[in-house]
Amino acid sequence: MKSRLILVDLSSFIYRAFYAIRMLNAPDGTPVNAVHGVLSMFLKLISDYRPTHMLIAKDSKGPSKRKEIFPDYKANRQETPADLIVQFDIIHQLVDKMGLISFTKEQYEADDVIGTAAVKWQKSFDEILIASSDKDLMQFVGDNIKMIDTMKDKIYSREDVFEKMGVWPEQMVDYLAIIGDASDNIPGMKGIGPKGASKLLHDHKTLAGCIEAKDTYTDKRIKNAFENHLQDAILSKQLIEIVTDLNLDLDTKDLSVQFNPTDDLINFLKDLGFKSVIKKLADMKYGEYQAQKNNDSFKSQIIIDRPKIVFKHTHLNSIRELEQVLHKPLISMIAKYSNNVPEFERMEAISISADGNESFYYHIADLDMDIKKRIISLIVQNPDLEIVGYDTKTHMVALLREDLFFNAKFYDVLQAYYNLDTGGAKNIEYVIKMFLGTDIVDEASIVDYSNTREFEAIFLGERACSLFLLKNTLEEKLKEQDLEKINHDIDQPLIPVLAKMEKEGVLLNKAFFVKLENDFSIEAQKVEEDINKITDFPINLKSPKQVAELLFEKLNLPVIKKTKTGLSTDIDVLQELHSMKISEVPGLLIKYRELEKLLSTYVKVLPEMINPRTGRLHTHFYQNNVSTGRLSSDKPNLQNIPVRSKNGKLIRKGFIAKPGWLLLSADYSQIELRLLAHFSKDRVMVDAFLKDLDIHSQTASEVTGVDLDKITSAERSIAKTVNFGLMYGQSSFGLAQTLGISRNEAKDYITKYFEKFSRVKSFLDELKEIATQKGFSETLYGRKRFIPELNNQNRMIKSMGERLAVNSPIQGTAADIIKVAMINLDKKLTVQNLKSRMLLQVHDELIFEVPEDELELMKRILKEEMEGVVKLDVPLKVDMGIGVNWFDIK
DNA sequence: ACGCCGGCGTAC
DNA sequence: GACGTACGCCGGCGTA
Repeated sequence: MKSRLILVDLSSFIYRAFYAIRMLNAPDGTPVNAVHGVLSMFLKLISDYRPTHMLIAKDSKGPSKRKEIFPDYKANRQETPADLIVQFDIIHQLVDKMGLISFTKEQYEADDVIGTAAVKWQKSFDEILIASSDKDLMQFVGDNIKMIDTMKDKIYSREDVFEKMGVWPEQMVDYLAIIGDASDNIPGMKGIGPKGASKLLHDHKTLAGCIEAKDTYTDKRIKNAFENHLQDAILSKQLIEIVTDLNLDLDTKDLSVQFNPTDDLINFLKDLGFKSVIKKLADMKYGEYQAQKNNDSFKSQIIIDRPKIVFKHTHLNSIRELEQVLHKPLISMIAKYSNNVPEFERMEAISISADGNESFYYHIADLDMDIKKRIISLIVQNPDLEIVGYDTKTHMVALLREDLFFNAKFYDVLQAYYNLDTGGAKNIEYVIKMFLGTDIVDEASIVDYSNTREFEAIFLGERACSLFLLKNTLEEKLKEQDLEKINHDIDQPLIPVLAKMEKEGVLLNKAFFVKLENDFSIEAQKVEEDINKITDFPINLKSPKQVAELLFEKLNLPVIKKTKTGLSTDIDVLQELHSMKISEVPGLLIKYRELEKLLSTYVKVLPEMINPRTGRLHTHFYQNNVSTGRLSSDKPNLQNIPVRSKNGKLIRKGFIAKPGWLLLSADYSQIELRLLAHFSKDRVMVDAFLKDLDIHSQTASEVTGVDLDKITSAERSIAKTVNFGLMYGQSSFGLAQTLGISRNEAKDYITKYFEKFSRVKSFLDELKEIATQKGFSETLYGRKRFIPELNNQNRMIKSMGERLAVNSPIQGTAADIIKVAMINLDKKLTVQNLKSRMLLQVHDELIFEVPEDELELMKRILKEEMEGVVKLDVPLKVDMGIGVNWFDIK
């Protein structure tokens, strides 16, 4: 058994509890919300982190040493609320009655006690956890010392500290000395914030190093800070430094934890009115007892009574027991990861059901890695087994990262539910409630005090059982609505394809991003200075509010349009103001906005998101977020990497293929317009695509009556705007807006357009009509989107519904088509045992990483598979490009 | 200190 | 009011 000491900062617990929890009163009216909160946090600590030893550190009551050095120390603290003051003593009693050891040192604070204990006993324990919200204590984090945030259920290792704070634990004191601490009234260096401080410490390691380098600073604010506020930093550092050599007068033996609710404690809690906690404590005793009693008997069962369904929960304790459960052809499974981070190492427990009535809980957190792998492989690698799960893709990715392939058949309930209602809520509790009518224990209770293993077995077990039952229920509903094909043939099979793409990731050229950041920053700074020269007072150019003040109050430029809350400063406004040539500022702002956008959204952040383990950037693809059936991507979103502006497109140079490989991109040319042609069967449009003409030029020629070869690029551009606007249900007003023409001109154009493309008009009208009748729109493959807006009385909402009815089938069908292509391509790569990998999908484009010797083959396969997905009245056309990076793809 | 919302901007 | 589908950054503000 590993020894684990938890050091608790009691003041930190008390304040957090007081502010986090709504007011509660004991039967006699005494406020007890903080008492309840602190108790919950203790119980959670004990049950979740299983400490062998604990020490509760308290602040001393009298004035601290720090106050002697700096009279203003904590001077800005608001007076402690009276409702809290009365709880202090009760909490101290609670600590004693729980049998926990507390410690106070005259003139010192809890931090110092914790610091001393951590240093003194670092070698005496396998692990030390510091439970506090005080960032100062992060300085002690190291190999076997970690911080825990009980509210967020998060453990901070060295790396986590760096990730959160931007500095390493050993730099924490210097960091805080520079930025100060508003809550303790520690001044820090005026003019330097968290960003500046972490950069300085990154460059110069320590505060002393920063001071030594102070003559080299170019940034005005930093230079100024080091000239005028250096003393503040030195004073701050004195206040922040934690004393680590107090005489503790304690023996580690005294700190051992054997938490067992005594009658004395129970009575004490009764007086406070904590009925539910008492019940939980009793359960906790019962759970421990059951777990002990049934350690290897395979038959610990707690039956809990809930509406409609009675679930039974059984503990598994060996692989042999697991194997017995796996004899069935169909099971459901749910897994829990620590802190809900889906990484295999963090997989703590699983629960399985093979009949929807009984679940089998297996706690695997403490097992050796290879045993854990054996257990999971036994389940997910059995091709004869079908596993019903929720968010299967996430688990697949976690497993793939350990080279564990999910060879079992699967059925994802989340996906099935999404196909029933593409706009619906997505949490499992809701789905269960809606389709089974069952209330299950919710997430909130598990982060509460009752987090014992027994509780977890119930928590997961209910979900496992429900999932099992949901498969049938959802299948019935899907069948009723003719949705089983889209679910079964497209969306379910796409899940492992997306998992592989996520696992694969994409390679970035880090050095390129560093250079680009430098270039863009210098440029942005120049522009900012130019603006400052004109305005001669500094404003925050990133604040639309301040920009509006500058433009419309200080510079008195004309207001172009308004937003809900004020005056708009968006790109249209700036361009309009710029074209008036009254002031240089709007033009400069346009430049500044572009550069800042690129820096803050892409250039600065993408390299930071590279996974250190794989050296690549792994996005997440979602198949359940978009009501039309499209995919979405986040953390980072790789579906909106700039391509339109010159500067923006440069970012694509940073996305590269690994040495000896190439990026191969294949995109559907004009897929949505082709679908419009196919659906509407409009002769003119269909012919244009059959002849593979430039559709926008052709449109312009038809509408204006000018010969195709005489169409100017301006005319083509107008036609292009109209073509696109059409598919979004754009009105003449909107078209006028985007084209910057009068509403009548826009109206004229649309009228002529529909004269030429008459079937398009009747098709679009038909879409609205049918959707209004049915209440939903439908794609070529039968994917549905419910559009309740269509029957809304409000004219505005109704027309919104009509636009959705026009857009969803087109956008959705395009999404269906590329999904089918992805599934078929993935199959082909596997069957032909190719090394090429699918990396990204950007709605109408697929990007592969391809070794040179597979290039020609891959090009053939891509074209064939993508164009061959479906036979329409117009051909699907795929354009391809190759490059060593995403920019060069031509 | 943190979360939410509005404004803005990127993609298809 | 007026163009569909997303995600993400920043500032500002309210709440804790």
